[in-house]
Amino acid sequence: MVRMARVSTRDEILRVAGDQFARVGFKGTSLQDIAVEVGCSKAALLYHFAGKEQILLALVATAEHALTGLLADLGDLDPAAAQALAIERFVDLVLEFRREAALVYEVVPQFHSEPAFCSVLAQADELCAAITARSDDPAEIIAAQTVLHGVVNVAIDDKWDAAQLRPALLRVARRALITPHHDKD
Amino acid sequence: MVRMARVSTRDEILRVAGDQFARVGFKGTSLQDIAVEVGCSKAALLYHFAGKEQILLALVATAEHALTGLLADLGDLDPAAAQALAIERFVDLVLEFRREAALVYEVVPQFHSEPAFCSVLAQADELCAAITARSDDPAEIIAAQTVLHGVVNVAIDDKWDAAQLRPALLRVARRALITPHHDKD
DNA sequence: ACAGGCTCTGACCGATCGGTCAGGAAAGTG
DNA sequence: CACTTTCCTGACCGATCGGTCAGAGCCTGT
Repeated sequence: MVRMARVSTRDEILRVAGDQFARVGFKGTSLQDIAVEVGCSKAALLYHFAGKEQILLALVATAEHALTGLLADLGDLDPAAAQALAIERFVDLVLEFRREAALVYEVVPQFHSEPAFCSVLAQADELCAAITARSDDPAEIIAAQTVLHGVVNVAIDDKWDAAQLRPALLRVARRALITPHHDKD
Repeated sequence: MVRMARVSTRDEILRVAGDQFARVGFKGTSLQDIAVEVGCSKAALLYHFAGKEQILLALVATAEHALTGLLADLGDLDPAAAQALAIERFVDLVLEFRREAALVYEVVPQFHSEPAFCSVLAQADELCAAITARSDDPAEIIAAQTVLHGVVNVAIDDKWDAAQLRPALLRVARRALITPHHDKD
């Protein structure tokens, strides 16, 4: 197995494609667009990946792997503790994988129940359950979905850096989701 | 001036196109897709609208008109009162124009500073300023953007009806955005 | 009956889409 | 040196894209 000297073209393709997919969507991004920004030919893309969809698959797999780790760390904590940890870890995950996280919440759902994405969507549901502290109250679920979508959308654009985003997102998520000590209002 | 007996094809085109644009994006929706769901030919679409982009323009204009009315009603209220009213009116606006609102926040920004969309984007900024109670704290602005994006994204899918959504969205928005009486934590 | 304006269709256009293919430059291995 | 493998290119393909156009139904006013 040979070694590559410079940054591999493959990684560069993933970086550029992740950016474009998150900003203008999967169908809104052409292989030509990606190739131009990477600085290679369209055929080079299809040498490294079996197809446009495989590029998306690889990006989503990155997010899925991080998400799997997050859920594993929640372990068997009680719902309240798991909720608090899930919120913090989710914000950190989104800040580390801004584009990939956006893909999970904004473009993957457009592939209605494609088998390749069932796994990550199931884990996204599991995360939603964790940050609602296992509530089955529709209002809590709606609140959680609002925060999840809001956080990934805000993290897409580079207007703010992670240092500003982290405390702000943590505050808004906690205020929106963590119910004061009694469980009914 | 002739009268149409049935629901006009034009309105049906707007309904279907709004739904598709919000679900799979502008580029992700083809005129053929819209025509099939409307039940007419692709050429009929281009009889009623000068082009695909004009359909989007019409949908965005609906949202912009409602947004203009919202901002006008805030009038010269003091920031705190305007914030409270803006939150409630925004949620109602999104619930009335689910697709159109999603377009403003999810697809319009993809048309980077196209003149036709500058107006609605400026009003969206104005709304953001109102619901932060005119704060220039980045954390407040980030919180507001999170809620705005979250609310429109949750309202896109029809999993929940307006009766469930309204109280839940109002609660999450207020908890996330309205700061307790002292202005610093 | 006839003319004229709406509404809509099928056929068609150039451009661009995702993807294939034969082959060449470059680099390691014998 | 020759040989293989890796990485990449230009040319090309069929399908689909947004959009145009001539004309066909249909309704209304005269």
